[in-house]
Parts: sequence; structure tokens; C-alpha cells
Amino acid sequence: MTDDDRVFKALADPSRRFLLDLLFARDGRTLTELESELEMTRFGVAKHLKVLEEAGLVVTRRSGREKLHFLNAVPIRQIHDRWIDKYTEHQITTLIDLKRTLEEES
Amino acid sequence: MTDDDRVFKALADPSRRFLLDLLFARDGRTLTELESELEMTRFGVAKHLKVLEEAGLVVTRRSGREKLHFLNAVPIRQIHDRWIDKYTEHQITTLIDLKRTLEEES
DNA sequence: TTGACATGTGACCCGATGGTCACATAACTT
DNA sequence: AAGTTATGTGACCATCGGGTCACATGTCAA
Repeated sequence: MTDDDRVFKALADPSRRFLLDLLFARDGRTLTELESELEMTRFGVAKHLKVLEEAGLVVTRRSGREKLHFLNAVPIRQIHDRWIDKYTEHQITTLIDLKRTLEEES
Repeated sequence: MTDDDRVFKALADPSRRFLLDLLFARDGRTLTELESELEMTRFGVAKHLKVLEEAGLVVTRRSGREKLHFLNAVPIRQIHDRWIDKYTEHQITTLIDLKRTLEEES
């Protein structure tokens, strides 16, 4: 399994994306704290976090018996750079900003 | 199945990512042309293209009996914006540029 | 209009993946 | 030391997803 394969497979599951959302909002949480946010057993959450960590989307640091989880956005940026060049990036961000503005007005 | 679920599921397969790479290099190709680039039957490729289209990553235009395929990078940018804010974006692009520079020197 | 070309559909097989549980290790507390 | 808390492991099962094939529709060219 290649590196990018691990990243995309990791992102393919909604529970794992939700975990990234949680860490994006606030970093450095433990498994137990994250578990309380999902309707799933601890084992399921641990399995998902392992997948995210092996993909490099989450990095961890041990603190005693706790394991702290942090979001690493570098692989996300690399996905972006794979299919969006500098020129297209400007067009697309302009388009998305315009769309957002129109939606706010309505 | 939600919209973003369709996008991430679509990106989870290496053959589909390769199809996006092909369309990123050159747009407007037909199924038959794309098929010749993959080691897979036409049916497999057609199935993958359908998944990409339903995810909005590929848009199509009919021209007679041919169907032309185009890359749409908007969903890719939205993935980026979900987990990378303006502040982090600057840090990360700097980091990636630095990494690239170092690799070129060695 | 007849044949060749480009694409579409539904069923099928099989390996991969999500979620759970029983069990286990390690660290803090009193 | 003993109980509690935080996390790790391997097996198990149900479902999903990738790839193929037989068959079908629609379009072009002579």
C-alpha cells in the first residue's frame, strides 16, 4: 500500500473525517475524550485513529498512560496540489468565494 | 450518501485517482481513449468514471456517440478548505516549499 | 440499411473494510 | 499492593466495493 493510498483510504470513512473535524476544532485530545463524541465503542474509535495515524493525518504524543492526538494537514495540502495548479487555484478560490457571497445574500 | 461522502469514496480508489491524473494532464477524453491507459476492461473504467461523475469530480459532455470527460477541481479545493484555514495554509505551503528545495539540493 | 463503433445495464464473484467483543498490558491513585 | 483508568491486540462477522461478463441501446459511415 502506497503512502497516498493510505491517506485516501483513511479519508474515505465518515467517522474518520469526523475525528479530523474534532481535532481541527481542538487538538491534543485523548482516545477516551474522542470516544465520547462518537456513537461507537472505544475499540472502533481506536481502530479509526490508528488508520489516521498510519496515514500521517494524525500525529500522537504519549503523556503517561494517555495518548494525545494532533491533526496534521500536510497530506491534505498535497492532495490539493496534485490536481490544482497555481493558475486553476486562483480561478477556483474566486469561484468559491463568489458562491459563498451569493449564498449569504439570499 | 452525502455529497462529500461520494467525493471521498470516489478518491479512495487508485484507478480513479489515475483517471483524474490523466484528465488533469489533458481534458476532454472519451471512455475508449481512457480505457487504453488502464489495464482493465472497458466496463471497469466506465464504472469508475460513473463514480467520479456522480461525485462531481468529473463532468461530461456528449458529442454524437462519444462522451467527453473533464476534470472538475472544485470538490478538491473544498476538501482543502475543510481542514486548512488561511493561517495554517501559509505555514504548510512554506513547509512544503522548503521540503521541495531541500530535496532538489541533495 | 447494414455493419462497425462508442457507450450503458444488471448480475455475479470475491476480497477488503467497519464494528464488536474477549482478553491483555501499562500507568495513576490511595 | 490493589483497584481503577487508559489504551492495545487478535479474532470474528456482516456488508461493501472492484472487476468481469452477457446483453442491450444508440450513432456513424458506406
